[in-house]
Amino acid sequence: MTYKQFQAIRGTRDLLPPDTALWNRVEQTAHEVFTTYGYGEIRPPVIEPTELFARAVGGDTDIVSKEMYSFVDYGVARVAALGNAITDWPDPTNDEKDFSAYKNTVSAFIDTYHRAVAADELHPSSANKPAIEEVQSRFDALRSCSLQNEKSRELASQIIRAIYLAVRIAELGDYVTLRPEATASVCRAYIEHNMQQLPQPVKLYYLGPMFRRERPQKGRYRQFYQIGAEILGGPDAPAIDAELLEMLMTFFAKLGLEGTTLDINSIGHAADNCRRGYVAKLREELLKVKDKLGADSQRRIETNPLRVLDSKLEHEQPIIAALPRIADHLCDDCKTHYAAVKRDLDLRGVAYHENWRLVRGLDYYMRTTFEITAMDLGSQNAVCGGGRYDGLVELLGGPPTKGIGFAIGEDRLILSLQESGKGAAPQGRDVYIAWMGEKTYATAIRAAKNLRNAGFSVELPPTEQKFGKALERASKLGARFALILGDNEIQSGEWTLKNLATSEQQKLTEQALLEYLRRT
RNA sequence: GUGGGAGUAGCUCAGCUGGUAGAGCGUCGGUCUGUGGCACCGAAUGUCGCGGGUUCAAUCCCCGUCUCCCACCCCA
Repeated sequence: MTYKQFQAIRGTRDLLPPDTALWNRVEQTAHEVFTTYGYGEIRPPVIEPTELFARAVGGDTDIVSKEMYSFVDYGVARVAALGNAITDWPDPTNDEKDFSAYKNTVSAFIDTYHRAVAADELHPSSANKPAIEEVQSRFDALRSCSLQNEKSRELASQIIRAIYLAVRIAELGDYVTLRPEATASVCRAYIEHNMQQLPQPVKLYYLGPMFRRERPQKGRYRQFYQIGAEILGGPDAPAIDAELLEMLMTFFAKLGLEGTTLDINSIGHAADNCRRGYVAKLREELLKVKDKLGADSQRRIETNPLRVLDSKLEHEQPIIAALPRIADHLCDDCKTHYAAVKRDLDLRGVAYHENWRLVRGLDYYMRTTFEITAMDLGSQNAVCGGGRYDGLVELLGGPPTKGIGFAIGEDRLILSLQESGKGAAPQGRDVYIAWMGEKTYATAIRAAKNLRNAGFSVELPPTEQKFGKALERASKLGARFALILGDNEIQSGEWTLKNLATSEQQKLTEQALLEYLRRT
């Protein structure tokens, strides 16, 4: 026994049976429903260049630095680690031993840098190249210096400064990030594989783990799971928005998720006469009532006035209710689009709730935005969010491309299904083979193999058990039938099958057994 | 990142403001060598989250730390 047990790192967890059966049901349903709408599955890597997410999400450094799992790639990390060791070195010129260790480390740093460049793991930039060259030249000078003189001390501090520049400021190396969401990856893949040459629009879905370095709470993990879909290319026809929403609601209905409501809104597009005009107007109105708002909302007046609408503070509600609404400021195109989406949803029989306060935090979202909430999820009650993002592919270096998509928080979806009693039952068995006696063992193996081949779930106990014990275990495991194999059965060739729910027993030949089980 | 609550057996929890640990459920075995669910009997499993302090003595009091939960922040 070790003293310290390993445990899953903060915000991550094991998904175990029987819960995993529910996860599989959810994912299987996604595959089925999305396929009927003509979507194909995409599986992008979970790791991407940090820059991809930084650009997609926007310049907000808070998100980039605080909430993403980012790190430097391997070969490069060694360069950076050596550099950090050097910059943290107290005073290398104090004693001979320390001084020579220091020189070795600097030498290793320069060496590792060049090796990383040669191996194409690291790219010399206009920022880090001169810094490295400076380190090199100071180091050459330092090598001929003796210990403990003014010159060596001066050179050492210059080296530290140069390395600091190289490592900390010039961002030595390639930065990678565990994906915090998949939309950016899907757009990257669309561009990288020239999917604009496929019949448009391209409809893709994905599912899998995402990572965010947030403080964990219920339904909110550092490794969490999303199921999402994106439609890229083609027109921005309202029918596309409506069909996407129809598919979503179908998916939730098939899962039996209760208390779902679909909130929709249109936030116009970025141009002057549409959202930009509205945001200016909103900010203007907010400034008039600034004193009555909480600190968070006051800050947002400057940073992101739209998010003030999200506020849940009780005393701000009447103020917010009186604010100008974006629906009254949409340009004609956006207004028409929004009306058409709603009309299309009516045609499809998709119930929705218009929520003029539903906004998205990011600039690239436009026009249709939506959110789906389920019952009883505490403050984190949204299970799905999404919207139209016609500018994103272009922002990432691709051709102008229309886009719309959503992401479902699978962890919360599962939680909600479990809380409304839609959780998975423990996995039972179809047949438990109660065998006794050396001679029956071979028959038991054959029976197990044949039943499994026929698709039944079979438990074959590894050691001989008394029949009483065997039946006890069979019922504990939730088996439907016990197949009793003893001397009598081997002799007569008629096996005993016991229905554990009704206690009824019957004799069946090997062939008849298969047929009987298939019928029930 | 901020604030609050909690961590005792596999699970749910009890444990008197200090005297080195308990129940129920579950697991395993027996009563029971060809018949399960019931009943009865028995057993195993705990560095009382971790580290330090106070004390003759700490699961209990104090400090730190980790993890979980709740709220905030944020929400791609």
